[in-house]
Amino acid sequence: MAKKATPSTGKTPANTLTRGHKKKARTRRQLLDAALRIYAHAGVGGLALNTLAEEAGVSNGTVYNYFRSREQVLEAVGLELAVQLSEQILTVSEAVDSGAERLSIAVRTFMNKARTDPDWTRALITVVRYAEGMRSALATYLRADLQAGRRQGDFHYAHEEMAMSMVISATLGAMNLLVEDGEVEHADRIAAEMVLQALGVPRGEAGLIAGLPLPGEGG
Amino acid sequence: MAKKATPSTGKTPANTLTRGHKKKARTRRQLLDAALRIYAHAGVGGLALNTLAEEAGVSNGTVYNYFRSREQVLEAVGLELAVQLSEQILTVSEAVDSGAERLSIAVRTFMNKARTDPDWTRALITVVRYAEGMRSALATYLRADLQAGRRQGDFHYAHEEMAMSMVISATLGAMNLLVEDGEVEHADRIAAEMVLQALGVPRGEAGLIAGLPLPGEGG
Amino acid sequence: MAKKATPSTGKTPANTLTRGHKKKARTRRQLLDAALRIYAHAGVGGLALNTLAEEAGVSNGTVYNYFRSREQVLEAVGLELAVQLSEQILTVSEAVDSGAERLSIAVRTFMNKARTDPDWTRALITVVRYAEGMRSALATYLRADLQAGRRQGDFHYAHEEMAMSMVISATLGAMNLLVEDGEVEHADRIAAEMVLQALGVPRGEAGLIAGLPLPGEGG
Amino acid sequence: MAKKATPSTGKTPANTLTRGHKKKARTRRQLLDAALRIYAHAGVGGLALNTLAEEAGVSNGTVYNYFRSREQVLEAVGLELAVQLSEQILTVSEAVDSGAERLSIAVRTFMNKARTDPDWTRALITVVRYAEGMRSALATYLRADLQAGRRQGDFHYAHEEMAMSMVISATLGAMNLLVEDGEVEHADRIAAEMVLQALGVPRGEAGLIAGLPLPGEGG
DNA sequence: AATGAATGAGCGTTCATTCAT
DNA sequence: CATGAATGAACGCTCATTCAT
Repeated sequence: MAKKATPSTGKTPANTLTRGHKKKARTRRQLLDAALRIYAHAGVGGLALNTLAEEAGVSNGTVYNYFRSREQVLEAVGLELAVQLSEQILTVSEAVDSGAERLSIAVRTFMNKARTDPDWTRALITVVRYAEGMRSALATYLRADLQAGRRQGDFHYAHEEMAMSMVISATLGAMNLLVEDGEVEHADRIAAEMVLQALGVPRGEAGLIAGLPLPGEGG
Repeated sequence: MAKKATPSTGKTPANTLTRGHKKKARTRRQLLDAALRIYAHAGVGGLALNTLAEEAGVSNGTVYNYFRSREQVLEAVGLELAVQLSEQILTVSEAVDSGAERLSIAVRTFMNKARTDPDWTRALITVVRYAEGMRSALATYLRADLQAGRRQGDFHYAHEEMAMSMVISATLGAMNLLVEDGEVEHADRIAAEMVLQALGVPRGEAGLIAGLPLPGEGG
Repeated sequence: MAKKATPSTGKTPANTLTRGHKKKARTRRQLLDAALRIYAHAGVGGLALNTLAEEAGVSNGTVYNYFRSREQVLEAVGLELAVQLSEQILTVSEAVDSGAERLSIAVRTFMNKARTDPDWTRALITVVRYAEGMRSALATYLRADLQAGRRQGDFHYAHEEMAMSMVISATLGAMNLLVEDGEVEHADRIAAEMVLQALGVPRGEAGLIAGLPLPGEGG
Repeated sequence: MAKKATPSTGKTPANTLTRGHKKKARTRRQLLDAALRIYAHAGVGGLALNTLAEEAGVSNGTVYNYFRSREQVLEAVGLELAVQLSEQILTVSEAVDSGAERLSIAVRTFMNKARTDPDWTRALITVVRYAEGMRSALATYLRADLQAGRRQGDFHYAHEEMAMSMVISATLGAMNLLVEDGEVEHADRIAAEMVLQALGVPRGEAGLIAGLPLPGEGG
């Protein structure tokens, strides 16, 4: 979580990067971090490159050593968020087979992220609205869970695309509520329960699934 | 209201004031209509006042006879949409008492509107995202239905704000899917069914309610 | 010759222009005049729109009420010069039939213009170099004279395009010499004589033609 | 000369200094060649130092090891062209005494260069326009030939500066025609003939001189 | 000597806003 | 009220130049 540490994602061949490269990578990260922060508070339209540069602590011209245009900054931020998103999702529900449980875990994870990292969440909401491409990144993971849940007899939906749209927009809406209107007790479970029910899981069962302890929570 | 009582020209016939008012109202309407069209295609950021004036067939300066600033144009568009929204809702479910049915009718009405008037829909989606105030206009109607449905034993939700958020965002998400990704058979019923289920209506019952003929449809 | 008068070129239908139009036309003229002045001293590359606006006494944004882009400013200046050029040429050699005499008159007129209006001349030279299209404006007039001179047995050139290129570049070169290196006695006649000779007019005859009094000089 | 005697790596062989010098000279040449190529295609304004560095295969910072500023690059290119120019001229008309013949040879040599090396020619034209200093390099050689031709009774010009201006601009104009508008049969002789005639050489004689075989052509 | 990341002044352009007519 | 020319701040972007490595 340290802002400036994270010098290695674990996958980079150690000796590939010279010092110059390291510095370049760090500046790039500063820019992306700054962009996320601005997104969160000012939206897409509010990302002015001067502001971005200032927030990142570099001069305006420097931005163009890393991105060819404003458009590419937005793209890069979207990509960055998509990657972080994937990591969020993948790390959580690895060992779970039930589609319904996986979906519940995903929804609750995002809800909890909304509680603990409002900036990231606002940026995510902004980007999902702006870059339709982001939606497909989400959809990929989601579709697998929906289909699994249906095969396993838990989900009963009439139209897959509409089901996905429903899950995504409802979850984002709930995240937005959390971020903008403040705390709600057990918001994660409530959201998950509603989503499961929307997909045809009976009320009692939905409550049970949504109430399971999250993996890694030490339950 | 008028700062200057327009005593000016002298050769004004008796009904000038009326005419003036009519014309004034018409110009205002032209501006709002034009703004809606632009919103639909260019989003909030794309509403440039020069473009707006051109689209409305007036000169740029004229805009400032009706709105004090760009910000106020956006506000007015939001208000306008809210009013149209109210009309949409109120005209449909007047005679219905069941909260669940009313909600189903509302969702389906909006879904059908999305099919028949994509521009209006896109504008609505844009404005709802932009002007948080719009959400409360929606919420007013919605809350009554939710509470009625709960009283009547149909809805079982754990948190009213989250339930409202869920209904609004899921419906808007479904509308967006319709508008951007094209036709879906019975999209209105599917959406209504999912929303009802999310609120705790059992599967079979939700399907029944969502499948009722819409009032005024001549069924 | 007054900078700001010239309210009518004589051809504009008197009542067509409202006051607003007049003002717009005047500002446009201020911009073009300023552009010419800048061209003369700074060349094409030196025409910065901020500078242009300042020189014309308007704000930078105003430029864009008259030209869509920098490119269009340059085009407009070229066109303006071409028009002025045409007027220069047409008013002088109307009554003359001999191609050789007409050419001599043209060359000398331009040389005299170079002496009396160095700014205009520098701008012309700049524009001719930059906008190849200008060359054709010149070429149109020139070609007629060359062909007439040849028909009349005065000119003997092997290749018309090269002859035209020769006349144009030699004249512009001579104008440039005048403008940059200062006065030369009878520069106009000397230039005309050389050009005539280059086109095959014998030395004595060339001197005679180049020495004829210019029409309108009151000789 | 070197500020730091590059004592670095340790495994440098004896002739390192020579090699260093050679490399330095080679890099400088790469830069100048690249500059010429860019000049030819993009003009003076189009020479961006980043582009120059890339075209020369070095990094942008390296340019500043060879030139103090952009201005000095332009100067150096001018000088380089002047030197190459001198070589062009000097190698051709060494053994010729007649000023008229020498001038004819020079004009034709340049015309042929325009045919065989358009890039060099475009660069030359650009630089002559931009760097007035170049003109004097040309003038030096030219003046001698003009004066010789006059002494020998071939040339009859009224003003030496204007004669020089005429020769230079006419020749450059003809070269430009060749480079931009394509092939012309015997363009070199035609140009030389016109220039000679402009300087007072009678038509027949000018044709003869311009038609002489070029030295070194194996005639 | 070579590198290339960083700088920042300056440019072309847009656009909300004002105001004389 | 309507007009539309004028304004000027702000933006995206370029590029000559510097400097630590």
